[in-house]
Amino acid sequence: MSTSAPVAPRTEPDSKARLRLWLRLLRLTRNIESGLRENLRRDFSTTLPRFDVMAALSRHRDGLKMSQLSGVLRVSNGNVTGIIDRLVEEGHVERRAVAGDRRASHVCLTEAGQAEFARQAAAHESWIDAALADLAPEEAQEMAGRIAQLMKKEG
Amino acid sequence: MSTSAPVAPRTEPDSKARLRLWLRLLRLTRNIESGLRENLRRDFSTTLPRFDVMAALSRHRDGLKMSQLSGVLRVSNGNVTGIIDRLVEEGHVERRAVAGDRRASHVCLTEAGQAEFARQAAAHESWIDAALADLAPEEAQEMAGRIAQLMKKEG
DNA sequence: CAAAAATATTTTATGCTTGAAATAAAAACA
DNA sequence: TGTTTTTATTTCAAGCATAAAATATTTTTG
Repeated sequence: MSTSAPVAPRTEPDSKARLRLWLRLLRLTRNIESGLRENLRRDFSTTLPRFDVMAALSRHRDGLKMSQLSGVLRVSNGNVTGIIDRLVEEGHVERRAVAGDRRASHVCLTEAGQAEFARQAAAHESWIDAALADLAPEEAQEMAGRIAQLMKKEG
Repeated sequence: MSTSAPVAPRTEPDSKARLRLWLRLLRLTRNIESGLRENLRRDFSTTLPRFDVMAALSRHRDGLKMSQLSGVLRVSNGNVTGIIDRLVEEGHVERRAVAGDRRASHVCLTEAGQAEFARQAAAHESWIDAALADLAPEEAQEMAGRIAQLMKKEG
């Protein structure tokens, strides 16, 4: 049937531009992440997942339930269990019973954990600042806004 | 790096803007990645790391040495070994001897692997297109360009 | 040429991650 | 009330990821 000639020179589909952006986004975040892992290991003998958990807990001083924590971090339940186990061993985190619900527990930073995290967070912020130094603050703010807008639509 | 005199009294606000951008970037890519993982599993019984490896190999039809592959993907050597082992078991990839060097081998997609990857890549492109649908192609292109520029400076 | 250094890859130990199944406690309900 | 359903968490099996050590081969060098 329709073997008619292509009239206009083929333009690139929109999906290609989005795909290219995705690949760059992925590469950028992976590069930065691998730098962070290395720095965390070298300077604090810790890992990015443990740092992420402590960061979440530091924003919730009264503690979080395991399920809330995995929700905030967008990772699986079983995953958080293992990380918390190790943080408890290190003395950075403690599990507290929840009154009236023997299934759940609140997970909180200990005093030592808070102090340790404060040090880590300061270093982390400066590493990120260095990694994105070529971005003017206004530009960073603008991009952050655009991304937030994007994510609002999805979930 | 820059050991010149501290010009501004305080760069705190700048680092905060960059930090916020970083956190959003991380959240965006993790959200999209977790969608991709789910889709790859559901529709192709495969994983993101395996898809990434096949994508790299499809861009290098003559094959890559293991060390080149881990270099391209920015992951450790040992990591790639395991993923290639599984892809070989599945019949999607084969190892070929390198003439004149018995240490190395070239890793290539098989015929079956090429065909399978073509299907996966088409689906992948449409998933990304959907995930970033709110971004106009021009905007996507602009962001991609900005990110490429950023990464050029670092490495 | 033989010893030493460099290169390519695999193995090992440990930890992160997932989805699914298991356990246990609380809430709903018949 | 006793039974079902839902909720909170852990356990499990498999795969992914790293750094470091091991193995094997090639290249350099004395």
